[in-house]
Amino acid sequence: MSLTLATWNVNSLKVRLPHLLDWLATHRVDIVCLQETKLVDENFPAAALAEAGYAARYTGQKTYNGVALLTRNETVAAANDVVAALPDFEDPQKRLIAATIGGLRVVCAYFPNGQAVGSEKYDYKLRWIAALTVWLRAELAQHPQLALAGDFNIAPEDRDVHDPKAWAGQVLFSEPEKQAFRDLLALGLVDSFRLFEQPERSYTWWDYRMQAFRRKMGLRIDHVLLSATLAKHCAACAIDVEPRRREQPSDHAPVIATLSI
DNA sequence: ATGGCCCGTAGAACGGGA
Repeated sequence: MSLTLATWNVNSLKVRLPHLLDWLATHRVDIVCLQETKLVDENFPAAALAEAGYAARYTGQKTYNGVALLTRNETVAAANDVVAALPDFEDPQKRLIAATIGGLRVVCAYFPNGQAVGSEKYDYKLRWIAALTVWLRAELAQHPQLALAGDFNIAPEDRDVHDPKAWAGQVLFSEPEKQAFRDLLALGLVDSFRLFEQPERSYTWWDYRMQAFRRKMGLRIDHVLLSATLAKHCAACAIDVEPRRREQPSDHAPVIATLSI
């Protein structure tokens, strides 16, 4: 059977809930990883999503961050063994939620932005990713079928950046960040998007300013990485730019991977 | 040539995003 797994940074689930509900109704994605919900758990729209046929597991905070895992009740098992933070990493920021869905371990992550190379937040970003990498090594040992999906805030290669010369050395595209991404791949993870032929200038984020979307000035910073075992069953991966065309869009587009399992 | 937005918390700007 075919199973779809998506990641989408919604940049406020309160504002984007109508978009998300429309998108779920038309795409019927089985598993959805959300980032930047910006909602405390009491305000999470669990009822509206249940009405739409999705169960939700989530961890959020006021104003910033917040992640969620949605599972389509008709097609996939409920989420079990939920982990709502990185173990062994003291962090008040709600950036990670993981669960087992059927035989699949799904990790939904909102990597820190890093603000500027050399800043305190940049240092935090690298430390956060290092802790994630350590934890994932153990997760992969336990769960051969694992997906790491989310907003990585890293464009891994030149072709993931509209103007790599201008972005060289900048946050989201600095060498230490790209190295951290490669360290994740070295765990045995595969960038599902690059398993397939893709259009030129494929991006997942465009600045709200400067008509960046219309001018195709974006970055590919949202990713679905798959364990080697799972990557063998990946039949497709695509960025859905349609939600970015709507009124009042998120600045990120969703990425959808299709698994034949 | 430069920089032009959006969201949440406010209850006016400002921090943060990327």
